[in-house]
Amino acid sequence: MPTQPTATAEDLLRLEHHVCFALQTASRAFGSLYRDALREQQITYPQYLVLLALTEHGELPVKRIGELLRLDSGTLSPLLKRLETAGLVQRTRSAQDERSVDVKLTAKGATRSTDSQRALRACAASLGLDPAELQVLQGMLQRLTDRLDAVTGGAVDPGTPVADN
Amino acid sequence: MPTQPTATAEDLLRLEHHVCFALQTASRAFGSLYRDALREQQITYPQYLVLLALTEHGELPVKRIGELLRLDSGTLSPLLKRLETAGLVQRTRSAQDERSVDVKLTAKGATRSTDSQRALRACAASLGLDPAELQVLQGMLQRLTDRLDAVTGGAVDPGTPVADN
DNA sequence: CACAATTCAATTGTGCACAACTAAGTAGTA
DNA sequence: TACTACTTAGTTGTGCACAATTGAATTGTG
Repeated sequence: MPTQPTATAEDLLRLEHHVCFALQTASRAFGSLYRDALREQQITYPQYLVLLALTEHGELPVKRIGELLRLDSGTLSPLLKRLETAGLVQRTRSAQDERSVDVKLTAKGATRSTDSQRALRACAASLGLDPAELQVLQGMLQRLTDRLDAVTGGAVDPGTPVADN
Repeated sequence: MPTQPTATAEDLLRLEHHVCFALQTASRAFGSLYRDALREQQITYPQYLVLLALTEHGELPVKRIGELLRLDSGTLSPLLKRLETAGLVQRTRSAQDERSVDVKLTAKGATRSTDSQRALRACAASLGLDPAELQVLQGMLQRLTDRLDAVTGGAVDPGTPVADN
């Protein structure tokens, strides 16, 4: 009976395929919801995350924002430029280390951050998701990410995760 | 004692924040791994998903590919053009309905699809993830996506999910 | 001190996701 | 049949993710 020799292993691999696709799909669906919720605030979700990080931590160098959000300068530089153009953040080259650029919220940015948090809170609350299940999901995602990071080299010193608000 | 009136509700909202960010992070980490695995095959992960859908279902109209992968023509048109330029797919306007464009794998595309599946299988297997946990995770992601779709309007008739290989 | 290696932000180029719109074909209906 | 709806791909424009490179500043070491 050589019919099912690698069936279990095959299923496993199929499953991992499913998970990667399901992950992307869920992420995009969530992003779509949050995009809608933030439209009125005139910012994108990645921009919101930056405002949130600055709200949480105060003035931060670009490098640190990148660690918190797992983004590099190729993504952050133009994003921060847009936020600065919108008058939400201010960038100043550090006096201690001229290579570094410190980013801080303007008054307008602080207000926008608060308003955006409120909008996303209302949006998330309306989903009526099960908190216990979300907690389990969050744990699984964390472990999965850690495992993936271990394989690929992964992220650099994320320190305190961003969204501890 | 008005100290903890909305604490539970607050925690819930924080958690949902966590989950959206964790989702994006895990998705990007997985994408990064698969990108590395596919580098040798000269295709990206979204391109791989198209090849996979065509391998599974045979010739498909662009519309159907979009339903399977939840992508619109703004994403698919240029992506398919790149695949066609690479000689992996062929596009032909349908005779029955001149609006529709049918996409099918070339011989080269079929080979590339097979090779890519092998590469991703090996990559996924090396992670050593727990199948039971993956199954649970997949179910949670599916339910979450369904819930999000219900709120935002969601996806259009995905039919058979793509990654049923 | 001089010089090599490293760090940090920015830039360039590619590809994906998505919104808005266009062009062309089809279907339904007065 | 003429005319309106709708459908299907494609195009344009914006923003994000990421690889690779550049330039300037700092650090480490001889």
